[in-house]
Amino acid sequence: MMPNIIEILRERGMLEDVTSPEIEEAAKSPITVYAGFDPSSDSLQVGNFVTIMGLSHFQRCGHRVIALVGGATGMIGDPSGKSVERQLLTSEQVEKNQAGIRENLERFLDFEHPTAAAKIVNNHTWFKDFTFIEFLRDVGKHFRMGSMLNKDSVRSRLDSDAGMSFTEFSYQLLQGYDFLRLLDDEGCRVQLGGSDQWGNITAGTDLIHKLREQRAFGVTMPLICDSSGQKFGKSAGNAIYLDATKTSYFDFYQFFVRTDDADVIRFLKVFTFLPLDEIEQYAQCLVEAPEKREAQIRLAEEMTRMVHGEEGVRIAQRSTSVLFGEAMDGLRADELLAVFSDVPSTELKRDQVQGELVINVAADAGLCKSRGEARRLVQNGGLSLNNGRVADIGQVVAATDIIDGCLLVLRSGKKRNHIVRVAS
RNA sequence: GGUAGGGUACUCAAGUGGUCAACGAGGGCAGACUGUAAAUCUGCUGGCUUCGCCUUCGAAGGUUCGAAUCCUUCCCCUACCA
Repeated sequence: MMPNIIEILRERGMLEDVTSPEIEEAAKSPITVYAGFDPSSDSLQVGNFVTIMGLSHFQRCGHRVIALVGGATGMIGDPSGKSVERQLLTSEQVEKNQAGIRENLERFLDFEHPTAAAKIVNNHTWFKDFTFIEFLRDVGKHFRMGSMLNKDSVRSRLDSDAGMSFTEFSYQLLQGYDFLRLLDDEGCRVQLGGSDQWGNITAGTDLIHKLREQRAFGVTMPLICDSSGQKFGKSAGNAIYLDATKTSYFDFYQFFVRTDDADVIRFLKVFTFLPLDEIEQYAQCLVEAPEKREAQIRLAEEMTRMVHGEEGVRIAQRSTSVLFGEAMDGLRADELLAVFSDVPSTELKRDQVQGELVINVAADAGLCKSRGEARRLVQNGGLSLNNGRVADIGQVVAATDIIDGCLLVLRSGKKRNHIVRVAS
């Protein structure tokens, strides 16, 4: 007997809604499920994690999963949950991004599974040869204006003064057709998505019902926000990516260490495979000794391990212990480099550093956007050089500041570090 | 095509001839406090060779000693009507 996927999602707080309760029955035997990923960037972000975990749970229950990369739809832009139309991508960008996403997904889904191997498809393969006229005849014909206009994603935009373009309005047809196509090609009967995808998913189930007289299902998961209602997965305005070259092990780990108390238990349920009773123990820790942040640390560890492996965890933790201890003195440049292997660094020439104003070095190295910004940072007491606060905007980098003659560690605030390698 | 309302910094949004690098809010960054938290308080938030200079208020011209503000043309957005 297969584990009940719907029940699992439900008890982990990952189930928002289903299009029909019959799915619970249908999922008692292996079923094929798909979820779409938008190729708007060349790496997935932690914001995509819920969907990945959703698929992964399906696969672990013995179902077959398909990740649909929206090569075609990504060129249109989904209006759901967005207040303004986004910029369109070129086909080259989409193609490049798709390759990156594939790489990300391969770490979470089992593509070698004997009976239920995961699969990646790109909707560009079926849209690229579809002519506009054919599409209107074969697909558009089956959509009714009433139901299209009634979708929340459409309505809210029509009511706003941003309005909506025809292109965006058509988006639901494309996603609806994706589902139909996956049913025909892959026997896929379930679409999984965030709750903002409800309208797009029902567009697909309705289309399938009309054209194939079959029942297909939609499963939506709650959109993950932090407790202050912010969209999840941004830090300092930057998205947290799964790709280590875009977001370092250290930053990735730290992002989760800083999870709010109010969110951490929910995140453990949604983002990890830890058994619920174990998570319950962390909830207990949180009540008794919140300052230990055991739940946050476990979350950070689990996440980093899943995405970057043991090596990633090790590097992140080592950097953490140096950064949040004061042990920088007495470390040699090569040791520091190892610890900070992960921290952004810039190489500058010696004469750009030695004898220069610290604020200029901070700006040149890219820690601050401009000299003015660096100056303001110092005036606020927020810039440090090798773990010591820069107190005066006139401070100059002395030869003795350059560790082993080749390295500086600059920090903005408590968290943002930057290495300056000094070339001779 | 007609009519009306718009385009100001990251976003929203004031400003309708000088005191405007441009009120305010949000966001962001930083400081104090703390648990690398929340809440709270404080500072900063166009650039620079920073007691000064330079570039910005959809675009280009023009009027003026002086324009984000007035005039002309153009571009774009939104709504209603057709």
